[in-house]
Amino acid sequence: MARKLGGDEDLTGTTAKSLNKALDILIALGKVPEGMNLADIALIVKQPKTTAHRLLTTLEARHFVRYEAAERLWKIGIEAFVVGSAFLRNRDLVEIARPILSLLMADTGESASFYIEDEGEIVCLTQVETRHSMRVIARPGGRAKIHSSGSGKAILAHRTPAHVDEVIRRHGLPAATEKTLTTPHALRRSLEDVRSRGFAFDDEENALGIRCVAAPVFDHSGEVAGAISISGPSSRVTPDRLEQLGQRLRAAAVALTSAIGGAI
Amino acid sequence: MARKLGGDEDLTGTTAKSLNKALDILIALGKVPEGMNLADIALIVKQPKTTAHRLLTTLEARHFVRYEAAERLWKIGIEAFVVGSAFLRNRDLVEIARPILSLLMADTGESASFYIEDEGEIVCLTQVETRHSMRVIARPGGRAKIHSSGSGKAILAHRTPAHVDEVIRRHGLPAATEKTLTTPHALRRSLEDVRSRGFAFDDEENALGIRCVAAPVFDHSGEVAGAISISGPSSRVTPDRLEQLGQRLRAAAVALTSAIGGAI
DNA sequence: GAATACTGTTCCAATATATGGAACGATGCC
DNA sequence: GGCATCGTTCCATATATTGGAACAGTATTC
Repeated sequence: MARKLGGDEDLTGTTAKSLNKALDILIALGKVPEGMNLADIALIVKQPKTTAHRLLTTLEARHFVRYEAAERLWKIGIEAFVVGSAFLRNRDLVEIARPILSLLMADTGESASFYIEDEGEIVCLTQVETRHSMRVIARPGGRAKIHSSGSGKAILAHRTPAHVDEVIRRHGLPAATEKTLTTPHALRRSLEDVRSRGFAFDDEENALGIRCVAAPVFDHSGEVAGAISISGPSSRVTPDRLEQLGQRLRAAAVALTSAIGGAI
Repeated sequence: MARKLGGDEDLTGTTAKSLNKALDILIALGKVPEGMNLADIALIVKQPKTTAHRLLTTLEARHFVRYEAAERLWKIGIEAFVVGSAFLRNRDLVEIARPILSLLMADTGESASFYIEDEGEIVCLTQVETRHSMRVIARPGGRAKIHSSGSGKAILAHRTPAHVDEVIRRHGLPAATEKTLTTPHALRRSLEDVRSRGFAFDDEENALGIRCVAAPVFDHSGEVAGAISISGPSSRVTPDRLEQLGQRLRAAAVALTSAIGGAI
């Protein structure tokens, strides 16, 4: 369930152990926005109640977490938000991507998003929502599986085979729906399709009723920087629109690649 | 320059000291999105290079910071972004506020933002930008002074006098422009205006050439939850539009108050 | 309304852990 | 080629973290 902690960090013996425990707590709270009580937190981070409590009160004094006394729940605090948003500010990818996503949304009618890869998963940086009442939403900061998402496959298609193997080894190919590609062979075939077509297609592999078309974005060195995608209900994202949507996404991805000084 | 750290936390002797140093580092990096080198970080958090380095490598192993070897700069990492965005997800204020801000932007033509108070300052939660090429931008997660901003004054006007005193004591009334209210008396008079008019007006008090109109939003207990505002160039936000803009902001603030289950 | 089962919180001695000066190696600059 | 500046490693010292146990509140149950 919880992503295995301490999977591959280089324990040279010079890591700050208590800090790691505090980071465990922050990550755990980040996954449960509704908040958790002390006992649950202590359980998840595998620390005695006392230790978890001391770290929490310290984090609270600095507003990285806040304690909602009425609910008796610990939640992520405002300073974590303030600090974390510096990540986007730095790489002004988001600022550059949003106008392109807006056009893409206007042309296709579906929510358009920008994802980057992190640790074998993808993280949503920003999204422009459709005006349709039936819409697919992806919150900035949200994580998704790389093998069962359009953006994930668009990115993976331009990584080395060794990288793909590593992602499979670390995360497996868990089935999200009956259509999820759950074998390395099926995934690799799909990635070849992505390369030959120039865009990726997620046919209800992540959620039934939702289809997604995506294309990769490259950085200055020609490496994949991320992917942009549109997602919508299968009733609107139909197979006969696929080629047209795919080409529209390729164009948008090329525009974004060029806007961030990237090269294909 | 840097906000005084360790200003008023309750040092009961049970705080995790090394964690505090790591948080100092994160906050420092959050304020300088371009990144900093090791020596500068060590200087700012007042720690030996070695200590700063050990904390940084630990934070890096967990992706809370990342080290850009080419530039030799330490920057905020993606996990800080992922964790921090849980703050918004929890209080779904943003989701509720954005459609209201969009309408407000469409009606007034100026960028509309939603702010909440934190530690005597205000923090931007979200903004809907105008389509004008000349626009005022405020990034989510960005902080601003409470006494020289429209939203800040809208919030402050509905706090207790003791709270206002406390904010003045902690942060002073630094002048951002020649029009900034720099005396407690002038600020209190302005807050009375806010209360009698129902909206706040920032007449180039934060930046020359920029005016801002704001109105307070309340939570279920009738406490101020935050404020919404529009900001634009003084050439467009003119005195003769003030009353009309103010009433439009009041209406939007009432709508948001009601949408979050608040009471006035 | 008393008993029970939860919460979060404090205490403190033992020891594992963070500390940081000094020395090192790598890189860019003059 | 020498100098300055960057990040990195080492290791004895002592300091800060640790966590079991006991406590104190507050819902829930009987």
